[in-house]
Amino acid sequence: MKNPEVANILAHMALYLHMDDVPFKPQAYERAATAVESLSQDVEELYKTEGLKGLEKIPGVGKGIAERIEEHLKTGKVQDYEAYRKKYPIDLDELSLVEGLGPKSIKELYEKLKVRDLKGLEQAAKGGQIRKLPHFGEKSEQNILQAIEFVKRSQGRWLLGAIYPYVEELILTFQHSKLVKQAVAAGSIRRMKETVGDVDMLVTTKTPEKVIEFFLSYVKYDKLWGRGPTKVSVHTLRGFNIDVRVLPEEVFGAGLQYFTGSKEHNVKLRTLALQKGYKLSEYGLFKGEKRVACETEEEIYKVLGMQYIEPELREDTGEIEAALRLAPLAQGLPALIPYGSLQGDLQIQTNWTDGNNSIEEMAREAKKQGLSYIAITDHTKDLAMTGGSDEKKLLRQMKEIDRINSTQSSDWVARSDDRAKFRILKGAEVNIRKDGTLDIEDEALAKLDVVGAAVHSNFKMSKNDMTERIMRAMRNPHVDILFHPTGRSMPKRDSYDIDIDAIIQEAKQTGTVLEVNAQPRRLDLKDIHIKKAVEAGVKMVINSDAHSTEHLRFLNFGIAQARRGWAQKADVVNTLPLDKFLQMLKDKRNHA
DNA sequence: GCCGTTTTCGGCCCGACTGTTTTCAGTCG
Repeated sequence: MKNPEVANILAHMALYLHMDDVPFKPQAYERAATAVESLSQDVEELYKTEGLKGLEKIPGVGKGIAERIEEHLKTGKVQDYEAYRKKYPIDLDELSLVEGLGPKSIKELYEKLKVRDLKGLEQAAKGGQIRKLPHFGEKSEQNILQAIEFVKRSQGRWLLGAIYPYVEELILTFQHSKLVKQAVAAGSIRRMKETVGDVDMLVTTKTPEKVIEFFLSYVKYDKLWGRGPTKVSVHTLRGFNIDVRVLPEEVFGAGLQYFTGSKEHNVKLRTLALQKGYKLSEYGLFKGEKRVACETEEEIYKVLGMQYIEPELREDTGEIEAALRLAPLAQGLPALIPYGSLQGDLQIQTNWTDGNNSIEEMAREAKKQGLSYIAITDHTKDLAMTGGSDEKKLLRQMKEIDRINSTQSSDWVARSDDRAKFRILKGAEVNIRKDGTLDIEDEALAKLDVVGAAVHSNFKMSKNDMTERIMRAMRNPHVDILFHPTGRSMPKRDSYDIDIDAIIQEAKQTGTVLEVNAQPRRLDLKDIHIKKAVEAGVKMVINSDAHSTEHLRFLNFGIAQARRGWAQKADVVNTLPLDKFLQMLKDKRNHA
């Protein structure tokens, strides 16, 4: 899968062109980069089967960019790109992570201060050199230092969403090799943590040596950390480490339990085992010398006298006590919201604003993935760069949605079962202004089925002001959902400062639904917030925030996040069928 | 460099905010 590296080159090209003040081309490259990045199909496959014409089918990729992708696939290099790399020998990956630093500043810092990477940037800032540059000052220097700190905190971690497709591919490759009986990713990937440090693969096989050999021939790596008869560890060209461990089949459950973690969960579990007269290790649960459980995780938890604990919960945040039914968690673990249980998706952008696909394309794909309704929620007018809708454009879009809803019967929803009655809802992602008012008139909002409100600017407000601002928007009776409530965007931007408890209380008061945004960069609410919302009885909705058909698959990451927050099906309103979902929204509007 | 119910050339890229300034460039959504 070469999509990430191709997308990376295109994104870098966009930055270089920005640096040289080339008009229009940067946007073109940016658009192509996002399209390639979110493509589920492998560009290399696409090129092999359909050639240049296939590449040009990617939205935003025309002749010029297609030829550069071809050049990369054929030779591993792109001449234009190499020329720029020579002209600006800087670490764009690092520097572009710094919030507030754009291509022009990066260029200036390189040319005046020879800043090439994060380390150089930090030195220049700490040495007080940056404030001396024109258009920079003391404040800019401080902001840069702050942004560097945030980048540093997230370094060495990878977004689950970025690594997951690769891991799935690796597992399939193992399975197709016929060399392994089982292949599973353990560790933080299995726990579906929002970021992961490395990949822990566990396999069972009769031929460990062969499996390790096979793995090394398949994976592209630049460092072999170690290789033994049952374990191999490499640093891949993608930048993360993969460990592959071969486990004897009869202790697979114990190994899986051990390597899934978290460390905190395991420490407590082992202590518990000791108290009960057992010993727990990666080789099994022992009573004296006798191995009493090891083949499956289920039996280990069972012998310890507890409910089975789903991997997403294993963080030692009360799950062990609950599994033991200890007070105050005597009711035991919650039945987590199952994967695949969503019926709708209430945040979808289209090519009416900054999305890649048409309303109809998004709807068709959503239906294909088993959903029965979606809401189209394009940006509104304050987000001018996206071509955000004003009241007039919203009306036009509503008409178009009516048209598609009424014409779809004969064509793509011809099946007779209930699931086939696919429905596109009219919505918007309205902007919450600095003062908490919205950028669309109430009269227009009243005509929409679903109104999501979100903060997109003025992130640096005081906690109090930001909380007040958002709560004011929530009090608008037309606002159904608060989109991405904390506003973070990993790895670049931290949440803005808000009082999440106050927001949850306000949601309870007003009946506003809180979003669990499933974009791998956002995953917002966070798991700990979800848990609070669950405890407060506040309803949530899991949305893909899809900007292209490929993004609809993000919903699973949102479900994982909800599961990590102990949410059950009843806590998430888009598990409801359409009529019940709409009724719920109506209740809020009437209630307010 | 891409795109097309303004269609093969000529648009596309607006507006608020920040930090630097005193009229503006850069960044972000």
